[in-house]
Amino acid sequence: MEGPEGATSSAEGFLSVMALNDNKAGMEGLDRDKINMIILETSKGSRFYENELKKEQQVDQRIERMLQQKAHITEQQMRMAQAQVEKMGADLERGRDLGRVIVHVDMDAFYAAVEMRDCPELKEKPMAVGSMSMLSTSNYQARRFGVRAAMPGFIAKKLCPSLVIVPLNFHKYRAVSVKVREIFADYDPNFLPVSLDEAYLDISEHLEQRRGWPESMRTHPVHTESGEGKGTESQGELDSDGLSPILFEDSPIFSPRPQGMGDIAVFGICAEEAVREMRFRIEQRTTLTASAGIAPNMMLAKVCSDKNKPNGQYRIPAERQAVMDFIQDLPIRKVQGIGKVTEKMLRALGITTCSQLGQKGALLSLLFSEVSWHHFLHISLGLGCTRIKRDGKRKSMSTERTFAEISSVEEQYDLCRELCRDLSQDLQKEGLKGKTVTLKLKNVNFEVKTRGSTLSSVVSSEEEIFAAAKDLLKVEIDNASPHPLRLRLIGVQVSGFVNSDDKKPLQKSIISFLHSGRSQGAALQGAPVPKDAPANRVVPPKPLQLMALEQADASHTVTQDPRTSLAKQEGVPRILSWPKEEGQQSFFEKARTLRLQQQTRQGDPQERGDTLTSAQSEPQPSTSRRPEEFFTCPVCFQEQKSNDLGSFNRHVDECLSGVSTGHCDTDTDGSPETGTGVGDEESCSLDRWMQTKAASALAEVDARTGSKACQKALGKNSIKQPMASGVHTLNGLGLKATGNGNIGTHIHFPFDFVKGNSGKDTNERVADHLGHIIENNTERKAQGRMLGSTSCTMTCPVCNMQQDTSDLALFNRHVDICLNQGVLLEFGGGTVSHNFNVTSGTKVKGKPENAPKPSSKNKRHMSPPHAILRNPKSLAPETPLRSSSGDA
DNA sequence: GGGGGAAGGATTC
DNA sequence: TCACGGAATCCTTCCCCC
Repeated sequence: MEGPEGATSSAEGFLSVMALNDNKAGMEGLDRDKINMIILETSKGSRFYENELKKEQQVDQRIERMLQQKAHITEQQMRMAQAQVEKMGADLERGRDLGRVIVHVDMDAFYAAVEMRDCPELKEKPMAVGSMSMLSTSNYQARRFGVRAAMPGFIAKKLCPSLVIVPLNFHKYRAVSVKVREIFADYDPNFLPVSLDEAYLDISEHLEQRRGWPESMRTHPVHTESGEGKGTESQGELDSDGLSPILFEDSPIFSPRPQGMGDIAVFGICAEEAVREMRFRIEQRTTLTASAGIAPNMMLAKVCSDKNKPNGQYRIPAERQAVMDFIQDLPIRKVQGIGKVTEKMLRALGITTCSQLGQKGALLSLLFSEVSWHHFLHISLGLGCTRIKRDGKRKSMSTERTFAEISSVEEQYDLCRELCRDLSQDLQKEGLKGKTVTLKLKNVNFEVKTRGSTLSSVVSSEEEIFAAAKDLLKVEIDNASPHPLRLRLIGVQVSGFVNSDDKKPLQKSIISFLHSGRSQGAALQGAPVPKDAPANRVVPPKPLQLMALEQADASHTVTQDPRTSLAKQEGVPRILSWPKEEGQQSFFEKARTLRLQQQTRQGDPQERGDTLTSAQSEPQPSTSRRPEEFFTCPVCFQEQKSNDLGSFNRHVDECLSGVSTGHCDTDTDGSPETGTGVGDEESCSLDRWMQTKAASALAEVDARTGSKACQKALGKNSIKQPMASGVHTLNGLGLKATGNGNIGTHIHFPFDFVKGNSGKDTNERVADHLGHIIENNTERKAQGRMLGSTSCTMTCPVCNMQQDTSDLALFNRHVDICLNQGVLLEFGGGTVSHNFNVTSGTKVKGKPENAPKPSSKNKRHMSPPHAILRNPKSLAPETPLRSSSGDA
């Protein structure tokens, strides 16, 4: 097959994607066959080469599919598509804007030029900037050997043994860039920098003003070799002698010298003169040359700047015909956004020039996505952005590192942490926090995987990022087990930044949550706040336990490739084990930190983000309450009529500590040892945690409906498992108020319960409370009403009934129904029956009619009970994960 | 069918 | 002699959920 690039014709079987890309200034007329042969000899057999081969085969398959699709296109479809494309073309034509003067300026061989300027002897030699691994750019002498950017140094050395490779020095390039940008700003204060050496400018306004300028304002002193004529522009700026580094004395286009070459240079008022002046000033100030393109839009300007490179410029007049003439034979690869893959696909359709993109517009509209063919249509008409938008909002920040193979788990974690540290510092420098952490891994075969985790609150600290990244890494390590992960790159990215205005956690603080319970709870539940509710009686919108379920899900769900996700295969969890991490904050340390944050926020209504009245938002004195207040103990759920908050807190403490001593009418016979087993500091798997959450939900419902079983607690078994991060802590406490309209259980928490003066902080209390509820379930277990255990017994964690099915989908459905059933009954003030069993011998499709339909959010968050029941063995999916090298 | 999230790909410098 | 980057963005595809 004739490859898309001529080189493949002689180097049979050589990868087109690996062949020399000579789409760069200074690389015309090279002996591509010879160069490609050298590249092939150097690369063949390497892992990199093998991976490239795989990638190319994928592209070929993609093309094959596309051609098959093309073969099935009917004439009718083509006619319709043609009409559509023509209509759109006409619309675009009507909107064509030729009124702007857009300039794209690109420094010539920037890094190399800076190095040559600073080390003149390099001017005579082929040189490149970078390392033996990778080159960033090369000078024009090196380009004649086929040495170019993005080529590994060792291959470049094969092509040009005398090549001098200079290491990168960004500090220097940045300094030069600053000077150049100062000049850009004189022509367009809102110019758009693309990189250190490139920018787009809209000089329309400048030209307007320039028309009225006297010649003196367009006159610049010329710096000569002896330094004469050095004006303010260049004073102290030049680092070496001479007008120019003479990098491009054989430049095909010699820029017309400005008038009056001598001590001064005078420039005219037109666009070309203005741009020539700009380039002149750049050269004067930095002794480096720039090339520029002038056109009515950014797309064309970019192409133009390459037209007369180096040290040249090119302008397309602002006339439709001139634009169309320029586009006519322009190779598609010259256009920004069309890379080697797109080029190859289009070539397979017989498209190599921009005008052909227009001629085959109908076909393209049938084979490519809307975004793509719209883009192609724009190109074919020579259209592009005419307004330069400087929208500098960063969307992600990442750091990655390539290294010699690392197979040791410890080293991998260490490196991961190091990257998180670096990233955290960078994020904090820019004051950014994001909620999505993505881990990137490249194995020794150059296969790339990315795995992401979206948290429910934004993160920026090393610990927070690492907590998420480590979990993601652990999954991959576990998946590869018993074989080691053989990595050559690890990267960490944070994205999903929030605006500076709402950088606060996505979830509410416990204080605001409790405050808002009264005002928001009703709205969330779709039910009015009881009229007789005391002013400060807080009615959370839903039970903490169920929110804990949601939160645990939201924060711990580690997403897998949906295409390989085993979630679609029944019985497979998408949850992770939860390793204890050395040096990480304990649950209660995190909780204490959280409390401090909450207390800080307390006085700030903005931070609370709720709709409290000013009276409600007033922080309540911690040791007193109004006479009409009464509290309900969150442990025994009995109203306490004490006037004294201290007494109330003592009651709660007693309730909490007395659960094993008969306080709160509890039974003391339960066995802590057979409980949920979360009291130790050992690693705690997430599914186990989920179980405790599910158990909490159950216990809570029971508590409200007066079940005696719920009055049981086992003092030692409170929740004390380590948390992986602050996010987990927050979520573990389930403190997010979400819009679940299903839940109506009321837990009465006086403000001072959370502020506490009984020696426990808020989170300890709540955690203890949850632990208490969990423990209640332990007793159930002891009573023979078996709760689903880690052994994946098919016992509903809500109703505790053994489900007589092995169908996990069915079983999960049951759990959903069960959860909602309880909620519904509770909401209606009835009692909960745990006796229905939708799975016993009867396959029930869908939910019962009386079951409330969960909102999408709720439904998603309801998933943990499903996860609980899936086979822990399946934690390591057997299905291979998709990699970029592609087995999708 | 559409929206949104996740993972991977393409592209650029 | 061994040896193929780092960062950012947008697009595509797939899946889940409504």
